[in-house]
Amino acid sequence: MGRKKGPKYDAIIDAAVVVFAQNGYHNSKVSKIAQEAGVADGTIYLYFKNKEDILISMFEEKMSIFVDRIQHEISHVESIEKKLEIMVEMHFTQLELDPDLAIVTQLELRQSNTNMRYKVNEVLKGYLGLIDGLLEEGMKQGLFDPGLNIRIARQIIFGAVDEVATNWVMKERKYALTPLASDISDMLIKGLSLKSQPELKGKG
Amino acid sequence: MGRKKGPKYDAIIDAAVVVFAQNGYHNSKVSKIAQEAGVADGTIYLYFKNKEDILISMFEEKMSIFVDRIQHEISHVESIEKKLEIMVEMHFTQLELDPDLAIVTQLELRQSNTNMRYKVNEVLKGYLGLIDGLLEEGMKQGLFDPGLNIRIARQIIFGAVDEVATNWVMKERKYALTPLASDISDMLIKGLSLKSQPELKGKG
Amino acid sequence: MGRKKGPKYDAIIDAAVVVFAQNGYHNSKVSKIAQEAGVADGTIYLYFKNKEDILISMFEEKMSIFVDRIQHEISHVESIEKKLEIMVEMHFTQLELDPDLAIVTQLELRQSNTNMRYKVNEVLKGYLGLIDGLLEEGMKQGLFDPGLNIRIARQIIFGAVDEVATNWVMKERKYALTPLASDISDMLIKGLSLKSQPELKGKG
Amino acid sequence: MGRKKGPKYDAIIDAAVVVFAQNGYHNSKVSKIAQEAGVADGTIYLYFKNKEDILISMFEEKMSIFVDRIQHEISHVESIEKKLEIMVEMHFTQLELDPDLAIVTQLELRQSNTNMRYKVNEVLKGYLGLIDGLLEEGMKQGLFDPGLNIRIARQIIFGAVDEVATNWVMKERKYALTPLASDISDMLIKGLSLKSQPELKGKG
DNA sequence: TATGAATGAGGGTTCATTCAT
DNA sequence: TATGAATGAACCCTCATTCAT
Repeated sequence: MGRKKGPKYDAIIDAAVVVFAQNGYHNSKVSKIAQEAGVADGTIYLYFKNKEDILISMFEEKMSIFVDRIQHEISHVESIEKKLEIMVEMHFTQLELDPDLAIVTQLELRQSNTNMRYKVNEVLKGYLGLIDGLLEEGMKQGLFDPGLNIRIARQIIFGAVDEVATNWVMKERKYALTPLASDISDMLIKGLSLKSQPELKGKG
Repeated sequence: MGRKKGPKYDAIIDAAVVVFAQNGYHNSKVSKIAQEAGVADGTIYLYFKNKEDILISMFEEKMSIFVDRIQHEISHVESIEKKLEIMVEMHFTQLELDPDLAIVTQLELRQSNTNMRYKVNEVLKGYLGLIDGLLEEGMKQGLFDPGLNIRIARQIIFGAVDEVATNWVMKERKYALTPLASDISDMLIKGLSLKSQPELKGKG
Repeated sequence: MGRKKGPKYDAIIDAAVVVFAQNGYHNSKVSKIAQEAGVADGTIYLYFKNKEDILISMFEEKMSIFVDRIQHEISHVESIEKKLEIMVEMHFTQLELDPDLAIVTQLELRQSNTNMRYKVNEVLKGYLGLIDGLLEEGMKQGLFDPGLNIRIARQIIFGAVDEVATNWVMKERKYALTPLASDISDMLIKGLSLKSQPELKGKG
Repeated sequence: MGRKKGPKYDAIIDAAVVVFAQNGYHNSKVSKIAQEAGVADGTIYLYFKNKEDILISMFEEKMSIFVDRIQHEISHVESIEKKLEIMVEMHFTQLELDPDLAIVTQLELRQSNTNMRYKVNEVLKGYLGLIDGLLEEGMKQGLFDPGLNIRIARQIIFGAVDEVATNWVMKERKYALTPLASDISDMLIKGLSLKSQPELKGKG
């Protein structure tokens, strides 16, 4: 972490996660983030262009770790099915381990203006690339339908996983999220597959 | 439409769709909506509690039509697979027919504060109820996996469809959305199904 | 009452007393007065020029009764001392009998703009004329200091009585006001009197 | 002055006196005060909670000086009569020396809402305490009636002086105010005194 | 780098008043 | 007279950002 420099950069990012999660993006004052980070208001602007940039940067920082971890975990795995399952599992686990980040990612991040949505997508590319890799490999292996529209399939996978995560946050994380992963990846695999796979079940 | 009263209510709603789509929720001034609707600023507040209420009400108005239309269309259809396909198709078609509404629904609506997200979900219940109905019927008919977690399945369906729609809006509607419906519903059906369905493919 | 016309005029005046007393002048909406009076908002403007005019008219209406009653009571009395005592007593009694009017008179009336203060003084002239009459008569009778500056003396009397009344209202009318009248009028009479003051320096 | 901090605090207070005097409280825009003080609008809110707080703070600042000066002057004086005379004189002189403050004190301050009236009274306590001190001392010395109700007597004194001052402001300060002080204090002393009043019928 | 006092643009909302009916 | 829906001017305050130190 800390692509740019100094411990203050990280402190501000971490403070922003907490403050955004607590108050939402629009209700979070920059001065509150500064306070939480233990720096002066003006210092924020030595590290970030503006308030939006804090959100973007935070997302970039956290997302790159997020993606790196997933990539690392699935790199050891052979089967496509298992790779997808672990991907979803890791996605959920990481959200469960950082509730503040989960709130920001699933809810607050979408409160920024439309223009920012595009930047968020930019950041998401690393993650979406992972999915694309899975799909291509699956098609090559003859596991998935050769006629698969990768872009659409990727959107379906991401949309499904993201929606489940969002609902979990909106239900105030009252239930465990990670255990849902295998069911979801099973359904997705089935949906993408060429034919019948009798017994996909189980996180086994 | 016009649950409340008068042509001005509708005029304001319609103006809001246009203005929100153009500028985003946070950048839309109430006075601009008034201007677009051809009423005085103060008139807005005879029909709506505040700016947020315009957004919510707009969503309620439009969403109830949206759901009613889908419900009407699928009521004539027997097969579950076809029902889902038509649901997705209608979902997409309606967004394509009202690009401003599509922008607001897929992007701007999510910019409101967290608290509003909950209200949006309230409004979505009608739509989600349709999905649940489909799922229950499908399970009863032995088409879907009897172990299906309906809540999760519903989230996957909605998440997938919603994400595809959002991507289409963010790509500035450069391609046709409706034709994607059958592929998507096919995948979803396959994912939800109990076992092998040799030839699920499409309207083709 | 009802110098102008119709029962609605009176209804509006009476409603205004209640509403102004409850919320203060600036926090009282014209529509609330209309509601309380059982008329439409627009009807108010058939009887009153504007919101301020309601306050002024109310004060005129009520004040003329106020002054008439005092005048009537003191007309039967011979002694100047007694006249002043009864004047103060009546002043207090009438406020005690109409707590809403007391609040409006002592507090809310002063919340209007400066320009209105002048109009209020116009209305007060009837009352101040009574005081002047007392003073002139007292001087003629040799009771009061012949060097008395009537204007100042009148201000002292009115100021004293008014301040006691205002304090009583601000103390939320927790004590009886009328019993204070005789002490006050005694002091005032003493202060105005010719009699011995061993060594009153000053302009002598 | 400047209980809080910086020259801007004082500048804003002084600007407020001028602006409130010119336009009245309700017609004074905060931005006008900022302009007059030579600061940005937002700066006001670094020093004051809101518009009302400016008025209150202004009154507190000015009133404490006001009271301190009177206290200082009368501390050198022996006789009660003289003390009261000087108190009234100082009261008037200070108003004459700061006409803008006089307008605000006598007229605009009373335009605020009822709730604020209570705060104003809080601020006035210093001044009223001076009067109480005088009264107690006068009673101890046997100069004033031992049966004096101090609270009422204080209200009479303050009410009389205040009313004379208010009239002077409303008459646009066309005449000299200070010269009236000795007559007024004479009357008040006489009114409060023990001495003979042949036949003052009490409430008894 | 770091500070934090100062800036000033920006807009949702109220409500007295009007006027077509 | 009476209505009450419609008007639209008016303004306090917030807070992201700057900049002198």
